[in-house]
Amino acid sequence: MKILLVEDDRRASEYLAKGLRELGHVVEQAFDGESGLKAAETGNYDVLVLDRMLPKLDGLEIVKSLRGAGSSVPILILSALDEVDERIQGLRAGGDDYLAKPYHLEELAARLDALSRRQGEAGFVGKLKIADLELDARARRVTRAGRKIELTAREFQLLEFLMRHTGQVVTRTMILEGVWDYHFDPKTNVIDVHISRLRQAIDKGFERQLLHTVRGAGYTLTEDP
Amino acid sequence: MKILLVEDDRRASEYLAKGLRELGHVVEQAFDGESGLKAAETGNYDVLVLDRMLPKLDGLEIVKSLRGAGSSVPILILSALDEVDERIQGLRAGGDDYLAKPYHLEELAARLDALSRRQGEAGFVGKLKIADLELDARARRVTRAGRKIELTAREFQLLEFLMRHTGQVVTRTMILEGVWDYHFDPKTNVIDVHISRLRQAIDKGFERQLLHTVRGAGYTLTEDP
DNA sequence: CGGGCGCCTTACGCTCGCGTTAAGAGTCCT
DNA sequence: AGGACTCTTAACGCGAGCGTAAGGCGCCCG
Repeated sequence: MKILLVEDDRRASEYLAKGLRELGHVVEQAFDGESGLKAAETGNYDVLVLDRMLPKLDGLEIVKSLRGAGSSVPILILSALDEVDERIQGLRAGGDDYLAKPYHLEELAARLDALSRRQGEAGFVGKLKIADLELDARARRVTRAGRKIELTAREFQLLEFLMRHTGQVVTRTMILEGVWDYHFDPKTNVIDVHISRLRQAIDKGFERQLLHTVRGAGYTLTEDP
Repeated sequence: MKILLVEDDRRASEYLAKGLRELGHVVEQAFDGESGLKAAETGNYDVLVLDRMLPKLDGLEIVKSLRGAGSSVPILILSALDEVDERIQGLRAGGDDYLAKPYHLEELAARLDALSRRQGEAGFVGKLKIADLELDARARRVTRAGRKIELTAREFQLLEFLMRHTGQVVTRTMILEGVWDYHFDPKTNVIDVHISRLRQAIDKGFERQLLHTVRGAGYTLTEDP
């Protein structure tokens, strides 16, 4: 899941970002309201996490601005206060959920999952399946035809990304952004290499190949030949 | 965790109750507002789940009545509507959280855990088991294959935390929060050291290893190799 | 039919994450 | 107050895994 985190407290931000990355998410950070809003408008995130109090532009202002512009991206607001009025303000402004500090990362993660799911189709699903290939995000477990497959962290991220786009063609640029969080061309063949490794892991020795190359475009995960 | 579920739709109630029981909770049911309020006043529940619209006595009325009487039991309100105003009314009345139908059982359970955790110690299961490793939280006792294992306080906490997340991958950040109650990165390898010691204690000398490292992510306790 | 471009694979070096050991700091018990 | 036990920090070594590069194959187009 691609998350934008807007939090001015550097330490808190780093800590959260690290925790969310450990859980397999791609996290981008902004440290004040202005750049946060800008990022939210341009990058396409699955969910936003906003601190309530921010320099330059308050968290609630960001929400209002985005909602005013017609964005429906799920937003979770963080705050030091757990007052009912605070929560109400957050909701009124257009936030989808509200979490008071101090909270546990586990709870934050659960709420983010829930929020993205609520949006409908593109939401977070813990278990993914295509043909006889299954992936369990929480357990970080992949099996094919019931047999366990060992994957490295990158391979896992890559496969998860592909599975979340089953049937579509996924371009290299999409992969770079969604898996590596690169916003430039690395001018190397990183992706090819990892795709190759992933193929060895999930398709080798099976009749039906799932990971296909779309020449000139990218890759796709599908059961049709 | 002992839960009171007040929901007039019989089918929905049974479904929820079953789901929550499968998750190890004790669930009692009421099917209208009056009996719900009565039950809430007398039985001592860890958390209440109230439907918004109820015959005889509305969900919000129950909340107000309980809060008026000084009760601080966590309350989650269910509703068919996801309007901001609805949520706000729920919060104003004294509800702690609000969930719109349709929701996933997973999300409901997560919120209940979060609510009860906020209150303090609850949702407590005393005995945990994985393969031939057993832990009794109350007795602070751990055995493997029937033989007693001596653990220090930290080691015990750590193991308990891992066992409460059996099958999932537990990240370092989660461990720091759940075991050390640190909400920052200590920049040392405390966790590694304690994991190492815990391994010596529970896995050394056994064929089947239970505590596994998930590189780049964290650790997991599982019986599969 | 030949050349070029795009993709696949293999190989290799380097980084950094992890495990272990050991020593110092802190705490509790007697 | 002293000693034993536990927790934490630090140092070090190993190896997995990541990314770069390079060679080869095949597809597409001229």
